Amino acid sequence: MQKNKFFFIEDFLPYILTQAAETVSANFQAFYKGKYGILRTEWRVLFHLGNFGQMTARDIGINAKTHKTKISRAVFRLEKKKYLKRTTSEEDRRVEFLSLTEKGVAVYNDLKKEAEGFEKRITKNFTETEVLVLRQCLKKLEANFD
Amino acid sequence: MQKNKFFFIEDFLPYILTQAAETVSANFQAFYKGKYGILRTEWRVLFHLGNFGQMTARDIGINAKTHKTKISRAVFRLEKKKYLKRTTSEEDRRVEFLSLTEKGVAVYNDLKKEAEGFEKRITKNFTETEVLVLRQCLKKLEANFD
DNA sequence: ATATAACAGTTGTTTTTGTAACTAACAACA
DNA sequence: TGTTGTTAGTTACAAAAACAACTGTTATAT
Repeated sequence: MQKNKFFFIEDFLPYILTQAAETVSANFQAFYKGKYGILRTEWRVLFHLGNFGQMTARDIGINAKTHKTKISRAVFRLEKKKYLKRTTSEEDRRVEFLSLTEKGVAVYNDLKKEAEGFEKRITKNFTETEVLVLRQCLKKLEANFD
Repeated sequence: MQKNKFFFIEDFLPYILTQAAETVSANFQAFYKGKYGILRTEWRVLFHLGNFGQMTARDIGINAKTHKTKISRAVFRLEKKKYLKRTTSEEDRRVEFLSLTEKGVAVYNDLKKEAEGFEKRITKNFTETEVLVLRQCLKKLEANFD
């Protein structure tokens, strides 16, 4: 393999960003998928409800920048597993409030603990500054598209 | 939405990493998908061949950490679009060398130019140090899984 | 030699996504 | 009222991904 001086795919930021994200999230996913049969969008919904408490599908979608179709299906699957329950709003009968069941909270707490450990493990060889700058940069990248 | 002090999803590195990567790559993808009907894995194959010249599917898969099934199908689609051609190896008839056609090179050159512009745009408000540290951290994260 | 394992790449099947069209409920305004 | 537009969430269908099983070829070992 010969390297092109003027453009090298492995120096292209969107590429290394995507590669890193895929590697990290594949490894993290393997864990929660294996243990609870939870998929990526389900994880997001679960963690939003665990973090923020009761929320609507719409608000999870906005906050997680995830299309409503995906949220809808993730909610359906989480409900089937009895991790989540719905309550129809009194004021607006289109709206459903979502919240975790006791079982869901237990799963959330377990996954939360794992998440903390996972994060520590993958940044083991990072300086504090590096972690800080990395976070800032990622949020800035994201914000550049708002 | 009330914030949990002890674990906040938006401070969880794998989450913000994945979010940033999805946002960035969705925007970049929209561009090459719209213009050439190319998907993510096809883009990777195209850029590997454009960068490194002739390669086998196997080596692209290893370098891009992408499963051989995905590579195989991406190669098929790129071939159908006449962006890529195959040559069976003389020494080992299982092996196929892949390379871009003239048409493929033209597409690659166009997308390469766009990629450079895209990278500049998304890091417009970054200091040089930030870009450097970001790159280093992403590569380090990735390397932590080797 | 020949049986067995390993490998490059493809194909089939199920699951998940992307996109758009849909239902039901509300809002606004003539 | 009633017509039109908007919104929350679901469903349908085509495209793509995940995963395992497959074909054909080469390497290894007895």
